[in-house]
Amino acid sequence: MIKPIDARSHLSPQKIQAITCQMNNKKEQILRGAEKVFLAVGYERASMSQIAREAGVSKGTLYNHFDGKASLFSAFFEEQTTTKLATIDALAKENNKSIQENISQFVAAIIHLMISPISQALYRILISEVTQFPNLADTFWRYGYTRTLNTLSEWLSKKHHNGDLFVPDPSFAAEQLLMLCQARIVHRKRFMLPVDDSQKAINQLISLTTDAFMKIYAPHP
Amino acid sequence: MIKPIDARSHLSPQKIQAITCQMNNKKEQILRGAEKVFLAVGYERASMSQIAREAGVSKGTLYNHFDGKASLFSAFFEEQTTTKLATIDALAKENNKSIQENISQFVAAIIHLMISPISQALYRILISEVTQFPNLADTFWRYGYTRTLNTLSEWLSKKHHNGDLFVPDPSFAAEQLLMLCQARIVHRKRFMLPVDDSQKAINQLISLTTDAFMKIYAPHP
Amino acid sequence: MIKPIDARSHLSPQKIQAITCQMNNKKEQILRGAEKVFLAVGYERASMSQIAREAGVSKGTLYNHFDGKASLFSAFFEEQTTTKLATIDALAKENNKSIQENISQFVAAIIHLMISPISQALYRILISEVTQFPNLADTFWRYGYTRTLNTLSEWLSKKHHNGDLFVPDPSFAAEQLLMLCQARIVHRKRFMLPVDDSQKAINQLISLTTDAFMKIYAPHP
Amino acid sequence: MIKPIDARSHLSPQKIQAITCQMNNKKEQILRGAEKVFLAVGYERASMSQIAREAGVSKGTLYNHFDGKASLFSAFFEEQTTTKLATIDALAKENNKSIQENISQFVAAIIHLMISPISQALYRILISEVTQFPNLADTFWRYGYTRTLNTLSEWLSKKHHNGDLFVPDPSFAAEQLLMLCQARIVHRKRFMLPVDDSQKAINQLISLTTDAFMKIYAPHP
DNA sequence: AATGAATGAGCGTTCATTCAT
DNA sequence: CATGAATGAACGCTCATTCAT
Repeated sequence: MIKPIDARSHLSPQKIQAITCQMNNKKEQILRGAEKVFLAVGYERASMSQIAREAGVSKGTLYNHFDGKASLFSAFFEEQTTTKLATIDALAKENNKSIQENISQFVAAIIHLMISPISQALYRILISEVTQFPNLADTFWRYGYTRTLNTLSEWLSKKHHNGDLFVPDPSFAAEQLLMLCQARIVHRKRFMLPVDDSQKAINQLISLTTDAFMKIYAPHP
Repeated sequence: MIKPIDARSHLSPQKIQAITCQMNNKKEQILRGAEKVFLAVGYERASMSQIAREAGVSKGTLYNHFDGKASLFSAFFEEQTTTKLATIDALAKENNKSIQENISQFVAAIIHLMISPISQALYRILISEVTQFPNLADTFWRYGYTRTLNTLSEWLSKKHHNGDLFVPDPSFAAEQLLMLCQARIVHRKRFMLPVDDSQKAINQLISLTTDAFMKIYAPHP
Repeated sequence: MIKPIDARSHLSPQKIQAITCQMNNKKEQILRGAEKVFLAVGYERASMSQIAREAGVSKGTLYNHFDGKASLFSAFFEEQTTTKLATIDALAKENNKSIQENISQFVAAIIHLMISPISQALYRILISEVTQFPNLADTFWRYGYTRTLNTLSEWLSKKHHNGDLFVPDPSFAAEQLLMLCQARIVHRKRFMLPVDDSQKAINQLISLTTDAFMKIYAPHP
Repeated sequence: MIKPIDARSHLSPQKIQAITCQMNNKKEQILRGAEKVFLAVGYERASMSQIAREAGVSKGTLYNHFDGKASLFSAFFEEQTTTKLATIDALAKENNKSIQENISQFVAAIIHLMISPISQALYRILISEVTQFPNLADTFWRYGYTRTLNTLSEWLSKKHHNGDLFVPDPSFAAEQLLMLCQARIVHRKRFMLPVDDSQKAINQLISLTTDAFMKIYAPHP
């Protein structure tokens, strides 16, 4: 909702801009700095000075907008998780592809998401800090996994009910598929082990993973 | 050469213990302190003072035995990885159980290992620090995964060749099974999410996981 | 622009002082602390804590203003060298004194400078640390020696050209005079040996040194 | 003088060896380590561990032979000063060279001594530490300067009395000559400034210095 | 006498946080 | 609200010295 113009008459130009931009400008700047630094070195190794520097604001300003390092970190993590972990919509729209093709597409999307630097970095940060910031996991799970799992499990449920697949526990099946997608490449990348992530290798993995899943949940003959 | 027992009569208890333990006592003490602290708070949050305190030695002593924090950490991690990550030998000895039963036992062992606090802590530490200590991954992979994967993939290979299973790529299949084992419980525990880890829930998971794997690799009818 | 006096009425004393002193107040404070400590105990024995204490600031503040101990030391040394090693201007202005009297005045000035506690301390620090801070020597030489040597060697050159003295190599002659000035008193003071530095003893030394120099560079008869 | 053999009868074998070797062997070893380290980095930067390592003995042994770091340093400095600062004997033996030639030889010897690394290092150490170890100066002065100055001033005295030179204050004259020798090369080397120390440059310096001294103390015509 | 592990005070430095302006 | 200087606790680490063996 837009306030009537005269109501703003006492606002400074900055304020007006902030309202216009749908977000406090300085806060935005700070989050950009936090992003650069936290993603690069994690929570503990990040320093508020460095974040301030990267954000182009003073250190004091950080504390005007956030309660402290922990608070800024939480805000950063929530923002990243909600905006960078794209929902997989490969199954979203009705299409006339085969079951196999749909799953293959979904698997491809998951693998590509999970080997993306941003996903890897967020996973790493989450695992590192979840003992100190238990709420991170909720955020990540809610935005990172649940949305994808829900989409998938609803789709599986539908296929179960119309007999294309036999999936008595669609939400567990969805989770299994997510796990299968991490074999070989995603898993090794998390450990920073050298791994062949050429498109060819990925395609083969997609195929093997899809086949495996199909074998588990193919309808009874 | 072993000295006759009476020849030791003049030795202090420490000396005797040292001989008995076959390991430098203080080093051992330090590693116990490091264990307590690193497992609890990870590398960055651990302080050498705290480790010294927990170990019951002075700070200086830490540096007499290790080159520095990084070095102590590496030693700690290697020790933990090699001694705490038990190899799964559920398949090791020939037995007259069915394929299904063997896999089920293996899955049970894997799940129990992976939800153990020590495995969880080591996984967390590894993921946190692998960017700073790339060699951790090698250690962890070599002692944590490869041994188990090898055991499993050799067993699968054998079953493939005698026709009990159809596993054209046993080492990938092994990895898939490990991934499947992490669905539901292991995965959620890593995120410190509340999860039903009752024996009943675990048993159900074991069963579902074994079934899924069997479906993938059952021999062609 | 100078603000009218009443416009400052709201300024804190510090601000006023800062404006008055034309120099960053805390930096100045720190340098005063560094001065006290470095001059007293040299570089290695000085501790940043002690300097902070003497300066009346916190240890952290030291690092806001200087990059570290070495950096603070360099700043201290440069400041001391440039401000405390007075140029000798005994020969600067044309006067109607005799050659002998001019040299005598110069010798007196040099000796007094070189036995001053500050010169002695800076010399000591320089000799101690020149292996670790090679640039100190440049600073000291440029501000401590070259200016004086140049003044003197130009004056000698002039006297050579108008026949009052015979000084074929004025800059070497200047250096010789500086060396001669260090006999007996300066030299012994550097070694902290007891030495008669009464005005009478100094006057005698001045006279002997002047005579010696005159004998070397008196014009050919 | 050698003590009669029976006087030693109560001495331990080590003691006898010490007397025989003219010095306790371990003490000797330690002093060799101290020499390496102190000459290289001075007192403050030297560590007892490093000295022990260089000496090939344990750290504890250092404390069995010396009261502590300061004590070892004093012993080191005294040994160095007494054994490494060669007395200049260029004038020692009666010869049939001219006055000028004798002085020139002496000047050459002094310059070579003073630019030797060992002299430079000892001078540097002395100047650095004389405020903390006032007794160093005595040692250095007694062994480093006095012997040389005495030799020279006695020779000058003799030349004065037989009319070859006019040196009313031979010991001051001797000191002046030592000072003159430091112009240009020695002085700059102490400051670690780049300087031409080729034989040619040194020879020229010797000649200029000798000439200067001769002019000061040539007998009245 | 020789050892070397153990000590702990002290070092230089970093950094989250505060606060006067 | 923005600033950035100031703070001081805590860090990893060094080292002269001690002492049980």
